[in-house]
Amino acid sequence: MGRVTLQTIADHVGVSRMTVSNAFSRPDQLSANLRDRVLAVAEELGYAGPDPTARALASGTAGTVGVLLSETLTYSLTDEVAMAFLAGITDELAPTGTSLTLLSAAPQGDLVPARDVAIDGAIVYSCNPESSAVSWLMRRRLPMVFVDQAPAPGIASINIDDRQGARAAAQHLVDLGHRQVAIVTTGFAGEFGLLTDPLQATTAYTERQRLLGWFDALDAAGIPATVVRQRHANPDEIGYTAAQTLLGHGECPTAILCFSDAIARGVIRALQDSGLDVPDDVSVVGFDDNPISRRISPALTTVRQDVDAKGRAAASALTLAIDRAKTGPARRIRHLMLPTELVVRASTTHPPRTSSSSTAV
Amino acid sequence: MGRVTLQTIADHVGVSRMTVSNAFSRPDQLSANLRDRVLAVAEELGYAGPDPTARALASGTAGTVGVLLSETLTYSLTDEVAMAFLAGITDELAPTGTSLTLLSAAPQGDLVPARDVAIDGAIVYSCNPESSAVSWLMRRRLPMVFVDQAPAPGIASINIDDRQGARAAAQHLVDLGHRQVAIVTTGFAGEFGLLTDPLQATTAYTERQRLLGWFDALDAAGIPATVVRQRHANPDEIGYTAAQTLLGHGECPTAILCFSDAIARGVIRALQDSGLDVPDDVSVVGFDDNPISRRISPALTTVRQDVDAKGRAAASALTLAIDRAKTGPARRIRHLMLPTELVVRASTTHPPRTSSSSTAV
DNA sequence: TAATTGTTCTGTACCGATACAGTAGCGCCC
DNA sequence: GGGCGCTACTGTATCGGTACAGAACAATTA
Repeated sequence: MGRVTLQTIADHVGVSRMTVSNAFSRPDQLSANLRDRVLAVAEELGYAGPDPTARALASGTAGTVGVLLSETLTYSLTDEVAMAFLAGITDELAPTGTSLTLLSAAPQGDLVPARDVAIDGAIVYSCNPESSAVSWLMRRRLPMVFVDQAPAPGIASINIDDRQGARAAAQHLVDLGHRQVAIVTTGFAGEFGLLTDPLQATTAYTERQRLLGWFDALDAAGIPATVVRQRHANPDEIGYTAAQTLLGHGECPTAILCFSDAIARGVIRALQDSGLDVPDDVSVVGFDDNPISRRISPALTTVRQDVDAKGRAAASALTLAIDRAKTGPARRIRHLMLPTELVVRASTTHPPRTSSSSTAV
Repeated sequence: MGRVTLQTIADHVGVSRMTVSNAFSRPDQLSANLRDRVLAVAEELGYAGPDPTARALASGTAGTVGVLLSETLTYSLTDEVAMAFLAGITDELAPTGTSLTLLSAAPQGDLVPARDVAIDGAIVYSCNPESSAVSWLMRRRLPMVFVDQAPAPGIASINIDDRQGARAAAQHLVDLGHRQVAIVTTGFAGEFGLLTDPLQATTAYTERQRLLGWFDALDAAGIPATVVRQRHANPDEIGYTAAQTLLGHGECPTAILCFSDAIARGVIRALQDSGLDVPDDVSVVGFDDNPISRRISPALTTVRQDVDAKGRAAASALTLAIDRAKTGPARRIRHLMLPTELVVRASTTHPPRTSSSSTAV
C-alpha cells in the first residue's frame, strides 16, 4: 500500500489532483458541494492534509522562522529574560500561524542548523555576528532581524538603549555618593578576570554598550571602577564568584553594577554570605528588570527593558522582511531602539559613613 | 538571473547534477579532487548548499522535531521547569544535529502548526490528549513521545512518579503532625474554586496523579483536605490568590500542598503578607524542585524531579521512534517512569501548638 | 588473459505538492 | 443569437533536490 497523497484522493473522487489541492488550500476555487465530497473522501482515507514538506517546496514557504540563540541552547533556555523575549515573538507570530524553530549557533556534527533547516527567515538574538551560523544565514539570503546586536547595513535590527540605561544606573550610584564602584560583567569570549581596560576585552555589542554607559557616568564623575569579567555560564555562580573576587581584592566597593539581574542575585548572595548587608554596606544594581527582581529581598534596583516588546518588534520586523522579500526589492530597513528606564528599589542606598578615601570631583 | 541551484553549479563545473549533490551530501562518492572543484565553484557562485526544503522532500527528513506545548506558548516559555525540560531535549538532540520547533497547541487562524509544519516527529508535553493538535499529529502518523501525559498504547511515553512524590509530600506533613491540610492546584479546564471532589474536576494526567498521591497519604491518616483549584495562569498569582481564598475561608490550614514550586512561592508570599510565618504558622510544600526553590527564604520543601533527565529521555525515545519508523515495523514501545524524591528544607515544620481541633486517627 | 572487483561518475525516476494559464459550460444582455 | 463575463475545474510545468541502478574504466586476481 502506497502512501495517501493528493492523487490518491483525486482518483477516488474522480477529479484532478489540482482540485483536491484547492479543496484544502483554496476553498474559494471550487463548489462547496464538491469540496465536501473531497474532504469526506480524504477523511475516509485517513489523509492528514497536504504534506508540509512538499507544500513548502512548491509554495516557497516553510511556515516557520528560526531563532538563532547565542552559543548553546541550554543556557538560553534557562534564561528567563531570553525566554520572555521568545514569548514576545511567539505572541506576535501567533496570528500569522508561523512557528518558531530554535537554532543552535554551535554547529552540531556536520549538520549546521542555520544552513540545513527549512525556515522562512531568522531572528538572530545576541549572537556573535562573525559566527559561522550567522554567515550561513546570510549566504542563504534569508530575511533576518538582528536583536541585541550591532546593527548591520541592510538588515533590520532591534536594540534597547543599553548605554543610556547603564549610564542612568551608574549616575544613580554617583548621585547617592558612591565613590568606590565595581562592575561585574560577562561574555563568551575575550579576556576574563579583573580587567583594567574592559572595553578592549570585549566585542559583544550589548556588553560593550553597557560598559560604555556605565563609564559615561563614572568617568564624568572621575570615578575609577574595578571590573570583574567572567566567562558566560550560570549567572548566579558568575555573580557569586565575581563578588568573592571583589571581596578578596583589597578595598571593598560600596556599590556594584551588574550586567544582569541574574548576576546581581548571585552577587547579593555572596555579599550576604560574607556578612555584608545590601544595601547598607554595599549597593547593588542589576539590568533587565527580571520579573522576580521585584520579589527578592532586597528588591533589586535595576534597569528595565521591555523584553516582550522587543520580541514583538523583532517578530513583526521579520514578518515585514519576509513579505518584502517576496513582493519586491528591499525598501528602507529599520533600526529600532527601545528605551530603557532606571527602576530604583531597595538594593541601593548611600554608601556607609565609614567609607574610606573618597575622590574629589 | 535565476537562482543558483545544483544544476547551475553542475553546468559550470561540467559534471552531472548528481555529482554536485554528492559533493555536498556524500563526499565519499567522488574523488577529493573533483569535490574541491565543485565546492570552489559553489563558493564562487555564492551557493549556500542544498536547499533544505527540497532536500527534505526528496530525502524524507526535515531535520527538526516538534515540541507541542500546552495551550499558549507564552505561558510555557516563562515556566522555568518546562524550559529546563526543553534544555534537556536540546542537549540530547544536539549530537544528532536535529533542531527543535515550538508548536502551539492552540490553532492559529486556519493554520494549524501540528498539521502544517514539516517535522520528523514530535514530543507532546503535558497536553490535552483530546486536543486537535494531538490528533493532527496522530493522523500524520508522526513518531511521537508523550511526556507528562497518560501513556497511550503504541506511543512511547515518559513520566515521573507524580503519585509517589505527592504521597511522600503529604505523608511528610502527616508525620509532622499536621491535621489541617490544604491543597492548591491548577489546570486548564474543569471546575475551579474551592472543590470538594477535585478528582472529579480534573482530567489532566499530571494533576490527577498528584492529587491521587496527596490523598493516598491524607486519606490513610483520615485527614480531609481543603482544595483550591485555579485556572492555569501566572503561577505566582495563582498561589497568591489561592492562599488568600484559604485565609478567608474559615479555619486556616496548618499546611499547604502546592501543585508546583512556582505556585508555592505565591502562596508563601500571600501568607507572609498576611503576617503569618512560614513554616512556624503554616508549612508549605511545593513540587518540581525548581532551582530557585533552594534559594528563596524559607528554602522550599518540595518534591524533586529530574527535568533534565526527562528531557533527555524524551529526546532519545523520539530519536529511537524516528529511526524505527524508517527501518521497519514498530517494535516494543517503552513507557518510562522516572523517580521523584521528597526534599525537606525549611518551609515545613510541626504545626503550631495553638492548633485547634485535631481529628483522631 | 579473462574474470573479478572497486572507484567514480551519470541518467532517470521520483518526492508531493502548487502556480498559472487555460477550457468548458452557462446565464445574461441588448 | 453572438459576445461577454462568471464560476468551476483541469493540464502541464516546476519547485530543488535525492535514490538507486547502472556505465566506464582502471586495478587486482586467478
